[in-house]
Amino acid sequence: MGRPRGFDREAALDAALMTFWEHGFDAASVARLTGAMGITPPSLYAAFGDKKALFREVVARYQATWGAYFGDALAEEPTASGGIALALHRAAAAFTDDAHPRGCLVISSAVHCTPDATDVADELRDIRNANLLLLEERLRSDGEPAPATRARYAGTILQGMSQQARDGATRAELEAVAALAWPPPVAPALRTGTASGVAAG
Amino acid sequence: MGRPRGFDREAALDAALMTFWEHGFDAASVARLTGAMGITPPSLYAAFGDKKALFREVVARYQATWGAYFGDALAEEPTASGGIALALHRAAAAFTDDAHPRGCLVISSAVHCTPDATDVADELRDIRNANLLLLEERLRSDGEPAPATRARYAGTILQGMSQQARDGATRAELEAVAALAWPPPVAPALRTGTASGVAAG
DNA sequence: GCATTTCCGTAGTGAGCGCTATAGAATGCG
DNA sequence: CGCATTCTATAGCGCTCACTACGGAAATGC
Repeated sequence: MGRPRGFDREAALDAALMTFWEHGFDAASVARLTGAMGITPPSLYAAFGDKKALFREVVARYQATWGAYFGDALAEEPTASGGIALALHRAAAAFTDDAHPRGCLVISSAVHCTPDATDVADELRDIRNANLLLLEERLRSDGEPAPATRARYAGTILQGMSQQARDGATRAELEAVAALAWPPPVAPALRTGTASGVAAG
Repeated sequence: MGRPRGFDREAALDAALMTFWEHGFDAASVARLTGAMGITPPSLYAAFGDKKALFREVVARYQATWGAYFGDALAEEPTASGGIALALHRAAAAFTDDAHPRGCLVISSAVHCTPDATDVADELRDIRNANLLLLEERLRSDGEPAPATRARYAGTILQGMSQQARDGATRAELEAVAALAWPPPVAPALRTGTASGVAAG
């Protein structure tokens, strides 16, 4: 009942996702967001609540779509170590995909923020640390040695690769880094979605 | 001639350094800076120019002081590989030192910024990429294989460790990551400033 | 047609941003 | 001393921030 919404909510959410991904939480002003979403501020606030709520919805959508490659890779491979190798390899491709901004939204979009937005930065940090714990448990259940250290090592690589991508590293360069950081136990040619002929050095 | 300055310029610069280090360029407002520096805005602008000029001076001071450990380690060790191992080990300690904010200022203080401050973010990225090139040349001159990939790999580790430190990782955890990432060719006990008994896992 | 409900564009809220005009205070020089 | 010079503090500049009051437009239910 009443006048229906005049824009596609999911499309607007995706536009907001790209804006937050590229500029981060603080630098993505409401004016920038509404410009990218093709709506006006009142429509944004009616549909999503406020800027923080929109960001939280964006993060959830990111985790369910663009950011799902890591968990998928872990689930596909029989061993945790192999899953991490595959995940880092896919991260190299994902972080440099021209279809969206570079790097990882969860890693880079809120490293610093203004005093009244510290909670969103804390939430992203909690997500990262929770993922670290999940990774550690997966390694431990596989009987791997030093699961906590190896989980944190994988997280370190991933976060470093994200910033490297933002600094201009190419997909091939990141794939070489991933291969050096976590050598795969199986032949790379057997992987899915692999770019052949990784240049090293 | 004239009234002398009523505050210590270097002390104020150090206070600004800590503020930028902790909050990043954007979130470190002039009000926050002047509060930490113990001066008023006109004094800041008379002594340092504007916010960007102050930040550039802070970055230079950081590189000459807190951020000098990496180049120092490279210069101390006879081989590039050994120097990187030592540098990463020292980074683990530096990034978690309670005497200052966590992580690396050059890495974390300007990953995102508002539209009229993109130049300072670009400058920091240029510094990072220049350091990467220096590292690559050092590896190449030492006859190491795949110097570009190994240099980028070291940079990836360093950037990842910086964010890990900001996410709450302890010094021991980061040292374990560093040891896993770049195993030292010499016994760790021979190093300087090393914490004994690194816990792995 | 009509009343009702919801959405949308204009315009503007108070607050904080980087930055500065202005006036007073503190020094060195004669 | 008076004077010139430089620093400091108050106060406020124009601007953008996240956010919203308001009136008109567009849809539904009767």
